[in-house]
This record gives sequence, structure tokens and C-alpha cells, in this order.
Amino acid sequence: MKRATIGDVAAHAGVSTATVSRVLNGGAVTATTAAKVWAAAAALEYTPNALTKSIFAGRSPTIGVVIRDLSSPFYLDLIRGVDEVATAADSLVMFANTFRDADREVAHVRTMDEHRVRGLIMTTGESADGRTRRMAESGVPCVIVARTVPDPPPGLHSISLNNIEAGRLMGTHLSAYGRTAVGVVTSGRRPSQVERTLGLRLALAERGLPLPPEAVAVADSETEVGAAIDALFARAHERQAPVDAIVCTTGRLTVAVHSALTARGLTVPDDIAFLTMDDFPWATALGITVVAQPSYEMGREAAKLVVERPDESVALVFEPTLIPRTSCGER
Amino acid sequence: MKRATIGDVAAHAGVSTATVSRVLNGGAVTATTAAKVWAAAAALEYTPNALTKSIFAGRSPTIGVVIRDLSSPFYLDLIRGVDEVATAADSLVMFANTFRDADREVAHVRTMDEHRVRGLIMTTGESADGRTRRMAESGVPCVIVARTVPDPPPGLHSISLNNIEAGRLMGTHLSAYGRTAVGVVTSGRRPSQVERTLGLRLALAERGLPLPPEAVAVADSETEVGAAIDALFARAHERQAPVDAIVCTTGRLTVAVHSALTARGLTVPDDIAFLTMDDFPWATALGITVVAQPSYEMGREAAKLVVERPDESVALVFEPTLIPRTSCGER
DNA sequence: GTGAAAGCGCTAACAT
DNA sequence: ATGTTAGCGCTTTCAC
Repeated sequence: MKRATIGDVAAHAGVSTATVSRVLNGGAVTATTAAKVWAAAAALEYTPNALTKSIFAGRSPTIGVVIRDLSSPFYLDLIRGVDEVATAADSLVMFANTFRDADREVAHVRTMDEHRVRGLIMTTGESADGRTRRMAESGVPCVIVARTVPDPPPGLHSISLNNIEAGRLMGTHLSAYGRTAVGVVTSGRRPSQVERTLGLRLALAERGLPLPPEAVAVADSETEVGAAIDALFARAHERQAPVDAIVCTTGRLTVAVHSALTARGLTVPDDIAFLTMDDFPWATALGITVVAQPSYEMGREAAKLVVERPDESVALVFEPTLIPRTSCGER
Repeated sequence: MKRATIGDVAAHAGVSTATVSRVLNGGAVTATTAAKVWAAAAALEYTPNALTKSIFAGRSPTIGVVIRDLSSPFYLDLIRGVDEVATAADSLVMFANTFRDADREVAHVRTMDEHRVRGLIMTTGESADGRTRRMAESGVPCVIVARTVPDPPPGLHSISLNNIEAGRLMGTHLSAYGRTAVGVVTSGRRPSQVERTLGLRLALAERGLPLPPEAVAVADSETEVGAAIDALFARAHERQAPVDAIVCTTGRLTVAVHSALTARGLTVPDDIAFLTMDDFPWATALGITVVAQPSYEMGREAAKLVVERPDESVALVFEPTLIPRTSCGER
């Protein structure tokens, strides 16, 4: 069954397409004609073509979101925040997951650009930065999440966490509860990861506690966590400096690190303290102390940036919060 | 900075727009002209307008997804599955969350329709069924997830779980581990919920175990869970039939029910067995036995239905799996 | 192989 | 208040 066009409605109602367009979009029309048009539209089950409309506007009323890893709890809340604001602004959300793949990343950003999204929110690496800048310059506000951008043009925003502070919070908390030898599991070279580790090292150093490179293990994915932990423990053993706390700098690996610990017969917090990033629904039940980011709020703010301040260039930095539970021996 | 159109590229390359269109879409052109056009496109940073393209096709290469509740782990995996095959099919995913609100539901479905999505995947109630049928009839395949549809026209699919079997699995498992008085927390009147409870009741009955209505508590949201559990226990107390197992028929409430139990000083599984729906990352660590649905696979199949079999009408029913851990006293 | 021109469904000046 | 007409950016006959 072919879809009715505005022309069909016009014919059915005995008016011109311009008139139909007017009643549909609230122009000046007689009540009588309006009624006729509405009747015709209903009879033909007319559904306006948003694509065609967007051609005129030059843009689609859609906000693009490119996420690197949908399995991370942080990103889930972020999306919910974006969706909330988008819906309120009569926007849709166009979504794509890059599965941590740089090629998919540039491809998805390009596709979003081709679809003329009104704005783009992305939590990705640098690979698509060239296009992002161009998009911003041509009037499509972009928001980079979880990373700051150097020298941003108008329209290019960034939203991130104060990662140094997140690390400091961890270090301070751990030392306050008597831990002196912390080991960290981090997912690697991304700025956020590096900064969190740095903040941790800073806070520890201020209290005379060391965090040597040997105490930092890198695990890129969940499957590498076990080996990373083992290597960490082995090095600690060599140095005769047994670790009494494990910090995980990414919420994505929380489950993996926690299971690795318990799988090795370690009891939290008696044998070892555990402190990780990003709050999650089960953290309370498990008594896991976390440093939380306001992920939902960050999603809302990201969307608000594209909706409300398209041609500024703001760098929003959110503050982390430590939520103490029992995994560091708090009670 | 104004965006380059195909006309700009044509002018820059000294050819016609038709020729540009040909080289962009792989028509018959000389290598020389092709080179000129590509050079011009690159120089002008030309990005094709996917919106305009879609006008001709009559459809956008986009798959719409309307979800009732993004916070449920089931839906998250579903979306990842959809995204995966959509990407493989050069489609984008247009996403909207209804926050369990019927008005948002119809609004979002309409918007998806207006955007001429090539297909729609939705996990919603009946409120939008009228439009869904029409969409299917006009050539837009729709997939209803987590519910079956009566007398579907071609193009209207459904994907669901064998909920009766899910309930049976629970009943069988519980009775196998010696539980005789089960109480259930369910989120209400949705067919999936009712069927799971029914299956449970059936399996229990076959073993001579009752599941009276008083043993079923309804909690619509997380906040109502505490009260529902209290009422359940109170009724069991009156009937002098203390409950030795709690079943939760929706993954959405797993956390809430579990915490309600522990908050009341109950130890799982010693004081009470706990069995819930939908597997989740922490279930292993917590030792929670679940009846899992293949959510990721269901998302993939849903997307494949719209991509590969747009004008059939298939009702896919997936089988649940019980994943035994320790929350029912398994060891 | 390439260009001119018509048209996709709709809006936005201009007319009337 | 309503109709006519010219596009929006692109694809697609149909000539050449």
C-alpha cells in the first residue's frame, strides 16, 4: 500500500498542497478548510515525511550518539540522560556502538554527518576528530565525552570527569583506612585512565606511600584481567611488597577484577581492599566502595549543550564522588 | 560555513551533477572524470546528504528501536544485538526510550514512522499496535519484542520467550532443591509476567505444591518492592505457611528484591531461596540462580527479521535456560 | 560516457 | 485565505 503524500491529501480535500502544508504546520486557514484537510489526512492515513521536511531545514531533528562500549554502565546512564533531553526537545536519538573499533568509529561519525544530525555526542578516541571539528565549524555542535579537546572551535564541546580528583579520592580513602601498598588495574593509555592513576599516585605520595610502575597492571579487556592481576601479584612478591588494596580505574572491568580477586581465594576487604570506578546497581549489595561519576547528569548536560548552546565551546568538568561502602574495610 | 552540494562538486570538477552522482554511486564513467570528481569532492569536503537520498528510496536506511525501559539488562543486550546486525547491514539505529509511558510510546512510534525507518523493533505495550499494523501493511517490517501479536499481517513479526517454560523451569528447580512454599514478586499484568507465573504454578502443581494468589505480590517499580515483599510475608504468616523461596519474574526488579530480602535479615539461600529472571554480569559473583533469555541473540534476530524477511510474518519463540548457581541451595 | 531535465515530498515566497 | 511556482539536494530517465 503506497503512502499518501501531501498531494494526495490536497486532492482529496480539494485544496492546494500549500494549504495542506499550512493546516499541518499551523498557518492561517479557515476553520472549514482546516476541517476538510484534517478529514482527508485521516481518511488517507497521512503520515508526514520527516525526511523531506529536514531537507528544507538543512538538518534532521536528530541527535547522534556514538558510544565506544555499550556494555559499560557509565555509557548506559549517559544515553538515558541524552534520550531524556532529546525527547524533551522533540529530537530523536540516533545511536551507534563502535565496539571499541577505530574504523567503525570514523564510519559511524561520517554516517551521522551524512544524516545531517543536529548535533553529535561521542565517547570515542581521536580518530574522528578531524571530521568532528569540521562538523562543529559547519554548524553541527559536537560534544566529546570523557576526553577534553585541545583548542576547540566554536561548536565543539567536551564533557569530562575530573579524573585527577577521582584518583586522589581513591588514594586518600585507601590511606585513611590504613592501606599502604596499592596495586592498580587500568585499561591503558586513554587520557582518563592515565589521569586517574596519576591522581592516585599524587594522593598516595603526599602521604609518603609509593605507587611504582610495577604496581600498575594493564588489562585491555575482561579476558586479560586475570593475567594482569597475576603479573601484578608476582611483581609485588618479587619486590617483597605484598599488595593490600586493588584499585580498578574503569567501571568496565569492575566485575572481572572483583571475580579475579575472589577466584584467587582473596576475601574483600580482609585480605585485600577493593576500590573501583563508577557506581552500579549491585554495588550496595556487594558492599563495593566506588568513585562515581554523575553519568546520567553528564548525558543530560551533553544533550543540553547541543540543544541550547550550539555555537559556544564549553568544556564541562564534573566532579567525582566517593561512595564509601565496606570493600576497603570501612567498618 | 555552508556545506558543499553535489552541484558545487559538479561545478568544481567541470561536469554535470548527473556525472557526479554516477561516480559517487558507481555508475559508468571514465577513470579521468572519476578522478576529477573525487578530487573536487575532497577539495570541497563534500559529505553526501543521506536525507535527500532517502527521499528517492522512499525509506531511510535506519532501523527504529523503541524500548520501554533502558535500565533493564535484557533490553541493553537486545540493543547491542540490534546494533550489531544493523551496522552489518549499513543501517543506523534510531533509538527512543518510553520510560514506561504509553503516550511517549505512541509518540515515538509515530516519529519513527515519520522518519521513514526501514523497520521498527519495539518492546512496548498495545497502545501503538494500530500504527504498527499499518506500518507493516505499507511495507515497513515491525518486530514486537516480548509479546506475541494476534493475527499478524505480513511484515509484522514477534519475538518472545517461552515464558511458560521459564516459569516451569523455576518451579521444577525449586522443588528439586526441596522448596515447598514459594512466593513470587511480579511486575504485573503484562502477558510475559502472567505467563511466567502461570508456568511456575503449573510446575509446582505437578509436584503437589500450591501457588495460591496470596503468594503472588505485585510491584510495578523498584520502590514498591519492599511493601510487596512485606505484604507477601504477612499473608504467608496469616496462613501459617512461611515462604521458603522467592521468585522474581522480571530482571528489572532483581536488585530491588534481593536487597529487600537481605535488608530484612534473610540469608540466601539458608533462610530463603532466591530465583530470578535474566542473567547479568554480577550473578556469578553473587551466586544468584537465574532463568536466562538469550537477549543478545534475540536482538540480532529481531534486526535480521527486518533486514532479511521484511514481508513475511514470523513469530520467533526463544527457549529460556536455567543457570544454576547457589541461591536456591544448590550446593 | 555524459548532460539536460524531470521529479521525489515538501515548504516558502510570491501572487491573487 | 488560498493557489501558483520555485526550489531543497539528489537520482534517474532519456537524449546525445
